[in-house]
Amino acid sequence: MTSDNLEKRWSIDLEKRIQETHYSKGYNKRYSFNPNSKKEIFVIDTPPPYPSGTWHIGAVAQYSMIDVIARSQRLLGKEVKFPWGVDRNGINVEFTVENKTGKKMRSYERSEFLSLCRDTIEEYTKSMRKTAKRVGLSCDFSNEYQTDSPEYRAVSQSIFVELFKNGSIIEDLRPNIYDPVEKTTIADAEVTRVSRKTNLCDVKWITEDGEEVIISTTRPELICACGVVVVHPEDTRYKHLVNKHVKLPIEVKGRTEKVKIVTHPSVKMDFGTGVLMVCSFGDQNDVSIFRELRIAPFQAINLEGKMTEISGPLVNLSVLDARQRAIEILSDNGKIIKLTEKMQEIPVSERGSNPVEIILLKEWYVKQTDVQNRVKELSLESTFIPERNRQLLVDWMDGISIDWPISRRRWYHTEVPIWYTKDGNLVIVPPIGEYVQPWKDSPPRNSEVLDRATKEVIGIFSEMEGDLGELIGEEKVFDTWMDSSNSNLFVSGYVSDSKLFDRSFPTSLRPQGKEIVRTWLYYTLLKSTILLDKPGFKKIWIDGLGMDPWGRKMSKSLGNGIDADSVLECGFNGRTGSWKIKGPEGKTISLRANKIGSECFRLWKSCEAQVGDDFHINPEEIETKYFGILTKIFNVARFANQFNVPDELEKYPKLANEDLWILSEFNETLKKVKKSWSDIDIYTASQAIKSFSTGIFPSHWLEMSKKKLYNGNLSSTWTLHRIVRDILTIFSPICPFFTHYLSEHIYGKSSVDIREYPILDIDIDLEKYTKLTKPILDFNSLVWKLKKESGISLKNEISGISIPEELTQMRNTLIEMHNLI
RNA sequence: GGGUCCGUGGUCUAGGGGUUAUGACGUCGCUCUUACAAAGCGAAGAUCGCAGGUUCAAUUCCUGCCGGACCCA
Repeated sequence: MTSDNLEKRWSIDLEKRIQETHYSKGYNKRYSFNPNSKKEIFVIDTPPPYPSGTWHIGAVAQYSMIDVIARSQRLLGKEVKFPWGVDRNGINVEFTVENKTGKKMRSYERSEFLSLCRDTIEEYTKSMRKTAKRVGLSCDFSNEYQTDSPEYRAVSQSIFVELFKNGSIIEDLRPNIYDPVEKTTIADAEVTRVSRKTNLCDVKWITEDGEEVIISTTRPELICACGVVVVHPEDTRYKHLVNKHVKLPIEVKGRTEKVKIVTHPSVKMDFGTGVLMVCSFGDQNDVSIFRELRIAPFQAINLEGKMTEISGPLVNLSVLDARQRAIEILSDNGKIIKLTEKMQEIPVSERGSNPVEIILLKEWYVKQTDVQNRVKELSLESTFIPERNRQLLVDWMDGISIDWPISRRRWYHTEVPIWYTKDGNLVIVPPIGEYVQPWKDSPPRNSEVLDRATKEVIGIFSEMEGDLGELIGEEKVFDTWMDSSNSNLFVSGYVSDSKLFDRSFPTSLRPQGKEIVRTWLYYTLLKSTILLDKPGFKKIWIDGLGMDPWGRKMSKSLGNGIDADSVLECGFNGRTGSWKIKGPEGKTISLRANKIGSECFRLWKSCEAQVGDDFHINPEEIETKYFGILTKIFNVARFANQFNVPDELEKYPKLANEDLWILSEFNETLKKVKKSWSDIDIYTASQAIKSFSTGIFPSHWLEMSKKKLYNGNLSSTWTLHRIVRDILTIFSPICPFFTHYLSEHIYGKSSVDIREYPILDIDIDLEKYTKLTKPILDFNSLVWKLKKESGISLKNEISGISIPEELTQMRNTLIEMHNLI
C-alpha cells in the first residue's frame, strides 16, 4: 500500500490543510462519546474557558496537554468523554459591554443588558472555538455546553435548591467583602492586593481621664465606626489605660462617643504607636475582633460606597473624599500629630481592581467552615499529579475561616432561584431541572413552597398560589464559581443522565492550572462533599503556569504577553512570526521564528516541562528545538515509504539479529510510553518517543539496515514498517495531524483512529538483545570517529577495525554498513 | 511576614546517596554518505547557587544564607 505522493517536508501549510479536512468530515464519528460503551469510561472535566477576546498562550498550551491526555486515553482503549464547555457567566462580559457602550449596567433595563452581554460573549465564543480547533483539541465540539445556557443554569439552580433544603446553604446578615464601584459582594478568593501610597495619620485621642493617646491609622474616615480600641496585652506602655474609655476624636451622629480600651494579642506593638482602633470594618482582623468580643458593628459605608449618617460631618461623601475631609477636620482641631506617606498593600477586587470595603449585607452562603475536615478527608482519595501540588489545596483549606458568600448583586449570572412571600415567612423554589428568572417571572406551577426558617416543604405552588399573596422574586445572582464548580457534575450526567452518572462519578480527571486551586478545584470538591459526600475526582492533574521567556508571569502591564494565534499561525502561507517583548530592566527584545504551528507547539509543551512546573514560552526556542524533530521523524517515515509495506504486519517473519535488537529496544520504548500514558505523565512519554525515534532507530539501526532494505530483505522491511507504524501510533496523542497524515498515506489507516495500544507480540526473548545496545552504539561511534579523524568519507572503505566479540552475530551487517575491509 | 516550587556547561533542561552527571539549543570542525543541509557525524564546554551538617560516600538528604518565581497574609 505504498504511495509516492507524500509531501517532501512537513510545513504549516500542510498542517492547516490536514486540520481543515479533519474538522469537516467524520470528525464526530472519530471523537464523540458513547455513554453506552462497554469500555472503561474516562470523563475529563475540561476547564470551561472564559471567552474574553484573546486566549492566553499559556492556557492554550495547557489545553493542548489536556488533549494529549484525552487522545492517549483513547489509545489505551478507554471511552473518553472530552467535553468542550465555555464559561460565559460573570462580571467580565458585563464590563466589556459597559466599556463598549460607555454606559454602566444599572443604567440599562435588565433584559436589554442581558441580551447585549449574550451577543458580545457569543462573538468571543466563536473565536475561542476557532483557536481550540487550531491547536488540535479533540473535544466533542458538537455537544458544546455553555454555563449560561438554560440547561446548565438549571443544574446550578437545582443544586442550590438541594443544598438549601439540606441546610448547607443559608442566608445571613454578615460582614462581606464588597466592591462599591461594581456594587456587588465578592468572595475572599476574588480579592487581590495592589501597592498604593497612603497617608498614615497619627491621631490624638483623649481618654476619660484627659490623657492623650496617639493612634495610627490609614482609615481616619472610619473613626465613626470604631467599636473598641486595642493594645497588646504585654505592652507595658499602655497597661494603665486598659478598660478605660476614650473619646472619638471626630464628631459622630447617633452613637456613643466613647469606646473602651481593651487588650488583644493580634496587635503589633511596633506598628505605629502600638494602639489600634478597631472599626466595622477596616479589614478582616477587625471583623474577627468584633466577632470575638461580640461588639455590635456600625454601618459606616453604604451600598453606594458613601458614608452613612453615623459619620456626622462626613455623611454622603465617598470613602476617599471622606478620608480627605476627616484629615482636614482633625487637623483643624489640632488632632493630627503626624502624617506619613507610606506604601501599603490594599485589597482590591480581582475583576474590577477597585478597593474593596467590608460591610454588613444580607447574602446567601454555602456553609464551609464546618465541613473542612470532611473535604480534606475525601480529597485524600484523589490522586494528585504531581503529588506535591496537593499542598496548594491543603494550604488554602487551612486558611478558610468564613463561609462562602455565593450571592452577587450583578446581572449576567445564574439567578438565585427563589421567591419570598411578602411577610417573609415562606419561600418558593423551582422543581429540579427547571431554569428560572425570579426577577422577572413567577414560579413554575410545580414549584415547592417551603417554610423559610425550617425549610419544611409545605405544599405545591399551583395549589397554594391563591393564598400566598404577592411574591417577591430574588434579584441577586450567583457567584460564577457557584456555576463552574458544577462542571464535573454536569459533564458526568448529574440531573441529566443518572445511568451515566453512576458509572462515571467520581469524575475520572480534573485537569487545571495551579492558579485556580483555591477557587475552581476547592469549590468543586466542597460541592461533591456537601451534595454527595464523595470525592469529586479520581485524578487531579495540576499544571504550572506559562511564563514569559525570563520566567515572569505574562501580563498586560508588563507588556510581555504572546498571542496564541501568532504562534499557531507562524509559518502559514510563508508568513514568519516576530514578537517584541518587554524583557527585564525595561529592555524590549525581538524574537522571530519562521514556522511553528500547532504540532510543533504541542511537541514543545510535551517535552519541555514536567507537569506542575512553570514553563517559559519563547517562540524562537520552540522552533529551533522542536521543529527539527518533526522534520526528522517525517524523513524517517518518508524513507520507510519507499519500501513496500509487507502484507502481514501483525505476524513477524524470521528476524535477523540486528532486527531483533532494535525490536527489543522498541519494545522497551513501547512499554515505557504505555506506562507513562497510563500515569498521565506526558513528559516521560514524549521524551521516550523522541529519543527512540530521532536517536538509535534512525542513526544506528537504519544505517545498519539500509543495504538490506534496498535489497528487499523481508526481515528488515518488516521491522522498519512495524516500528514506523507503531511510532506514529504512540506519537499521535502529541502530534495528531502530523501522524495522521503519514500513517494514512503509508499504512492506509490513521494513527488517531487506533483504540488499542500496540504491543509487540514476538515469541522471542527480546530482553537479552537490549544488552547489545551499548556495544553497538560504541562500535558505530568508534568507526565514525576513526573515519573522521582519517579524513575519509563515511562511505569509504576502512581497514584494521575488528568487530567486538559480542557483536559477531551481526558481523556481516556491520561490515557492510561501515564498508570495513 | 508565611507557604510552595526552583537555582545543574553560554542558554534551556533530565536525573538523583556511590566508579568518567541526561538531553536539547548555541559554539567549533568536517560532510550533500541513493530519508533528511528546515540535515548528518564528530568535538569542546559543568568544582550540579553559597556555607555548614549527616554519612565510609552528597550534586542528590538536613540546616542556614543568597537569588528567582508563584500563592497567601
